[in-house]
Amino acid sequence: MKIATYNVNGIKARLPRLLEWLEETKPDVACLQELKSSDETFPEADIRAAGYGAIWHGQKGFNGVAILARGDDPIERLRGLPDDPDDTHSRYLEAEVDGVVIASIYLPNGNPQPGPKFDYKLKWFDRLMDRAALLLEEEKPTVLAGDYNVVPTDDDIWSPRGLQGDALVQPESRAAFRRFSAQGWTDALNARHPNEKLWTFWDYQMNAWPRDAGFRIDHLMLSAEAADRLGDAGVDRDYRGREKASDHAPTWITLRP
DNA sequence: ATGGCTAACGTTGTTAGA
Repeated sequence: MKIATYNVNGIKARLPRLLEWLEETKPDVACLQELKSSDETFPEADIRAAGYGAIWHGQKGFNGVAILARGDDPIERLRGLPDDPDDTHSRYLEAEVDGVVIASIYLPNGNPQPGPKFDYKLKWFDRLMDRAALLLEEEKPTVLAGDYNVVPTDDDIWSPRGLQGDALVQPESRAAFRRFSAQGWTDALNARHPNEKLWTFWDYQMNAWPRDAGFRIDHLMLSAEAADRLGDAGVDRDYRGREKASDHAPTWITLRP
């Protein structure tokens, strides 16, 4: 079972690239982020024509997450994180596909920091951990996949100083990510490629892609039951270099039966 | 000290991303 996460940066602008990627790499499950689409304008027909069932949690203009399943319909479990009725952002969607619990996550960016956006990021991470703790109690194979907007360590970026002052590398952001990992979540890319420089994002600016000035912020976090089944893991870098590319590359794992 | 892209919204600029 191949499970991927892809921050598409606008599903309408990215539709040709998304459909091409689905056709060429055939993930069984695809978690998408940054749809930048309302529920009504989600391109359901195109995705269904490509052979995927889908659920989505859209929002006009920005945010938005979806879960696609090849030849299957994801069974929705939860839409949005609990415990903050004032949170209007569409950043969390949870489903079950073929016995695996899967969430598509778009953690807040948090810039500029310090400030209210950074506070929101850290609070959102706390709420994610509350939900994640409940999921661990279920003892099912579970994959929390998405754009965490955290560069976990200095080994996960082309230059440790490359994002100095940015919310993605702040000690508080990294501490939250470590606490989350310590809850019992395995960072699949790091587990499979512990000594490799793997990036999932390259800025549109500053000639970042040609310079390979990227970093790793898209993560697939596995419960013990999923980690026991982890096969391969990788990044579909090639798609970052194509026409009209997202600034993120698709990132994936395989789970053994 | 920053944002030179990109996308969306909506109208010739603003917000947001990371």
